[in-house]
Amino acid sequence: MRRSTRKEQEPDLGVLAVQLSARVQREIFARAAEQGFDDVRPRHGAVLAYLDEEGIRPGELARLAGRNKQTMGAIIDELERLGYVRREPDPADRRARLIVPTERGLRVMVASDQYVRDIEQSLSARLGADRYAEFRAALVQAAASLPASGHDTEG
Amino acid sequence: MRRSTRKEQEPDLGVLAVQLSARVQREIFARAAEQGFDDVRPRHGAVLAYLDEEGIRPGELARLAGRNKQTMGAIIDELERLGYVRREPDPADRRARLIVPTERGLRVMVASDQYVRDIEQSLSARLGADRYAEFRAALVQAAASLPASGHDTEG
DNA sequence: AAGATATAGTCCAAAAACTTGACCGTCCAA
DNA sequence: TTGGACGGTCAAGTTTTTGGACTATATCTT
Repeated sequence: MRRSTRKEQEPDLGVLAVQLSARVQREIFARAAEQGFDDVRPRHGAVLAYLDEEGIRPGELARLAGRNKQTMGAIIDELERLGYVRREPDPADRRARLIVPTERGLRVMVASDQYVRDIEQSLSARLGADRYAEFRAALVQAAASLPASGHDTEG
Repeated sequence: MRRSTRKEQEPDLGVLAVQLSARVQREIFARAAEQGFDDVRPRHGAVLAYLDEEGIRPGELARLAGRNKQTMGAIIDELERLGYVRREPDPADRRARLIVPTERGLRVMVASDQYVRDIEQSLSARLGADRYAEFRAALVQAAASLPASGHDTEG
C-alpha cells in the first residue's frame, strides 16, 4: 500500500494527535462564534483556556500554553482590546501583572468549558463511559510520557 | 480549585489533544535534527508526513494536511530548495505535478516513520499492548467524530 | 545594607506563516 | 467546440512568532 494512503487509512499517533487537536479547536471556535464570541480566533485559545477568575500572570499563561512571553503579551493585548481581559497590578509582586477576565471574559470561559464538556460527553456516549475513562487516562499518560515544550519558561 | 490549576492538573480533552500533538511533533523534529535532518521545521511536517515514494500531487497533500494549496506550494518550494523533494510532471494529467521524494527525502520519510513507531511502542510498553490498542482505536473514533478542517479541498 | 543576579513584563524589528484574489493551462462534459 | 471546473502558481497583504534588548522589581549573598 502507498505510504500516503496508509497514513490516511491507518494514521499514526502523530497524525491522529494533530487531527484531534485541530478538530477540537475548530469545533470550540465554531460554536463560540455562533454564540456571539465571533471576535476570538484560535490563537486566543492559549489565553482563554487558562484564564482564571482570580487573575493569572502572563508568564504563567505562557508556561501553561507553551508560548513565549512576547507572544503571550501580544495575545493579551488583543484580548484586552476586544474587552475580554484587563491588566491589573499584582499586589504580591510589583513587577508582575494579573490578567483578569472581564464580564465578557467570564462568559467565554464558561461557554468554552461547556463546549469541551459537550464534546467529551458525546465521545463518552459513543465509546461507553468505561472505555472513555480509559481513553482519557491513556491520553494523559501519553502526553506525560513526552517532554514538554521547553520555551522561555517551562512547565 | 482555581480554573488555571484545574486545567493544569485535570486537563480537558482540548488541552490534552494540543499537548499530545505538540509533544509528538517536538519529539520527532528533535530526533530528526539529531540525525542530520536539522534543516526541516515543524511546518514541513505537513508534507513529510504524507510524502509518497511514487509521488503525490500538491493538492492531495493540501487536502491530507488540512492546508490550502498556496501554503502547500510554499512548503514544497522550501523542501525542494532543501533537496528533499522534486517536482515532476504527472503523466496522467498535464495540469498536475507529482511531488517525488529525493534520496534524502526517502531517508527522512523512513526515519520519521521510525520515530513515531518508537513513540508508539514506548507508549504501548507503558500501557500494555491491549490498553494501547484500545487507546489508539478510541483516538481514531474521537478524531472521526469531529468535522475536518474544511479548507480549500476537504477530505 | 549593598551589590550582584535573577525574574516579570514590555518594546521593537525582523522573520516566518498563512490568506485572499487573480491568473494560466488543461481537462471534461454538454 | 465551448463553457465551466480543476490543478497549480504568482503576488500582495495580514497575522503570528521569534530574537534581542531594556526597565523595574525582587531575591540572594556577603
